[in-house]
Amino acid sequence: MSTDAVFAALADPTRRTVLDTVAAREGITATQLAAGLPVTRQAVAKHLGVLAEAQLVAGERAGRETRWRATPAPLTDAIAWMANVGAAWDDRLAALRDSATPARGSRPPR
Amino acid sequence: MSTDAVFAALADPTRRTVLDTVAAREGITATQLAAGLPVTRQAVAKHLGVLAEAQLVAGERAGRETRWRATPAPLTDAIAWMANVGAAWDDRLAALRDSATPARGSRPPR
DNA sequence: ACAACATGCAACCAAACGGTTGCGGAAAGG
DNA sequence: CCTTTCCGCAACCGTTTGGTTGCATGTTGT
Repeated sequence: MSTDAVFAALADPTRRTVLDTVAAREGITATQLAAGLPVTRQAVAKHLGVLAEAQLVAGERAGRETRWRATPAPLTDAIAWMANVGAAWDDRLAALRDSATPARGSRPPR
Repeated sequence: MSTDAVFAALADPTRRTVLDTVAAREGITATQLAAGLPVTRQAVAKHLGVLAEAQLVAGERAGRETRWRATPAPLTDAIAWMANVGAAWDDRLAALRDSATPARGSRPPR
């Protein structure tokens, strides 16, 4: 829900790798994830916890192991925020361009 | 250049506000930014430093003050990374859907 | 029943982080 | 010339963070 948690979750590179891997290999376990990473299983478990709190992944216990899957829907908000900053920047740029060349060329907006 | 720095820079909410404001008001100074935030000018200066290192903003000294402007081009890489995760997830979803309903409805891809 | 395996929880630790205060120096304005 | 203003640098501080080790619990297979 909160973009705050999403951005915070994506801040760590290891955590991004975890999310990436979970997205690629649905149903993967923490132990399997840790096998391909230079950190311990517990570290991975913590990362998964953070990602889960940001609702970017979800885990389901199946017997003695926990299967994880990606739920990247909250990324939409983060992308929207970034696009907005870019848009604001483009507006500035457009305004600058428009004021620099008020006439000439294509017709002014509106 | 590195998406690492970009994601790290966007992790802090205050820093995101700073970037947002700089994008909206080109040529703003650190002191002006701090006036609209609940932190000191030095804190803002640090945030601008982090954002500058991620190449999301750039400052230019003009007399005794430093004007800041947004350079949000690196956001593209970050957005691309997110889109990729979402795409991988969609692929999984598509594969799941395809395997679940191999026939019927619209023709299968390829 | 028992050994092997996967997980979760808790404590602990060093480093990074966000923030502050204090100070020194350069530009503007009187 | 002197004061004001804006800046950058450095030191310091409490909290968060990424990581570890150790242990207790539940599950699977023989």
